[in-house]
Amino acid sequence: MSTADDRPTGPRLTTTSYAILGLLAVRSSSSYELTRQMGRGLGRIWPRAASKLYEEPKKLAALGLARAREGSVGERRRTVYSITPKGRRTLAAWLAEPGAGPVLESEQLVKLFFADHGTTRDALATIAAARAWAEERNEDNVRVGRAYLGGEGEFQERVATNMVVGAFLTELYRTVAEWADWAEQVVGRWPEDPRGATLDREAMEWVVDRAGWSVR
Amino acid sequence: MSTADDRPTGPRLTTTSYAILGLLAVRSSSSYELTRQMGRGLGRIWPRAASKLYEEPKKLAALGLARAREGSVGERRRTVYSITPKGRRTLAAWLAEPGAGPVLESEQLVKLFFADHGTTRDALATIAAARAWAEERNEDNVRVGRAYLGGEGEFQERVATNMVVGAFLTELYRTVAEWADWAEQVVGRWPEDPRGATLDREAMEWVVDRAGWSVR
DNA sequence: TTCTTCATGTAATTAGTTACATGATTGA
DNA sequence: TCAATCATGTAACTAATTACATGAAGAA
Repeated sequence: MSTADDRPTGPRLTTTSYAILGLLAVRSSSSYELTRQMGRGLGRIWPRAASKLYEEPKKLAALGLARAREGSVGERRRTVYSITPKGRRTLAAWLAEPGAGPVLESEQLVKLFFADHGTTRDALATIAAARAWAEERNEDNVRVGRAYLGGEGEFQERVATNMVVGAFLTELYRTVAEWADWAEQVVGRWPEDPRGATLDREAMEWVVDRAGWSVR
Repeated sequence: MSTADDRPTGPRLTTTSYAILGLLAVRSSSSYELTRQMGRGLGRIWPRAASKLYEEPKKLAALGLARAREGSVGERRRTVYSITPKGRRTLAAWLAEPGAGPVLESEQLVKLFFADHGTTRDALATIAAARAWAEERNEDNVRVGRAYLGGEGEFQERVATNMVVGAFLTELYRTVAEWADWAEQVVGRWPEDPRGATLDREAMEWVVDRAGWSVR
């Protein structure tokens, strides 16, 4: 009856589908438990609204990649999803494919991009907000890292993989903070009206020079 | 008749709306010209499909923030959009507001997050892809930077602002590349089956230590 | 025992993408 | 003169968000 083919025929799987499949591969969960996992880890690299985590597992179940066990808490329904063997194979196949590069969206950078249509004060405030963001995120990250080091992380068996991603975030936050410090210096030398800002040639050369790392 | 209030009453403006409003503040453009601008700059920090750039300016025009001039090229219609004074005020007001922190989405990092459900080879390939991505993006960035330095950039009057954003991207690409080099070392020491990977305590301490920059 | 937070979900809406269609321009 | 690429736009679709509703559990 089956063609022994693990490629799903129904609705196409998105990265979000695979992300949730991955969470289920770690442990069976209700949608609410998935939102917790999103909060402490995955959400930093693949942020999604909670409602997605109620909708998406249904799709996985419909495709035979997960199984839904209906239960209840008092009068309420409660559904726990588990990955199936087919789901594990599908996840493994996906992991072997290339994967798209990072996508960055930054409203703050958009504001800085158009800073010459506002005031220098606005730009400095935006830069300060970016630095504060980096510091806040980093502290979270450190908390989780220290917990793992102390043997208190929730999934000790996953610490090796978690560390690789954690290291990336650490470096990202540090980079944002260091850039913000630099940008504060540069923009701090602008006149009140940014349209009067002249090219800081030295800073520009420094940037182009730093960027030279990959160019032969 | 008017309440002399610049807050728009119709459809809410999104960051994408303001991004396009900003582009129009720099110069009047057709939708196609907007796609070019997206390609060389803004798209790196606020990526959007071309079709958005045909749809969104209509909304701006409906709100009185932009004006649409209908023209033609041969038989075809061609619409050029310009910002209005009200549009400039609205843009300036937006620039004075805080702005959301960066949002990162990385399919590659998601794959690494679940690397223990695939092979070590898969993980190394993903890391290599991330490095290649950083290198490629950086070369683009350098090209643009050098052009500005040589006085060839298209909007010399905007070089001061562009540089602040360009510097961020430079540092981001460099960070990705350096992280990839580090990750390659760490994952290279894993056994074939990543589930057998034990915590590289030294690497973990290094990460936590690096992350210590903002913690007192 | 009442208030708040945790937990479980659905419905309505929207922002965004992919796919398509076709005329204009350039250059081999 | 024909093919490729540039340029201009619409239509269909979907992934994702926001808003809403409400029961359960714990705390004051």
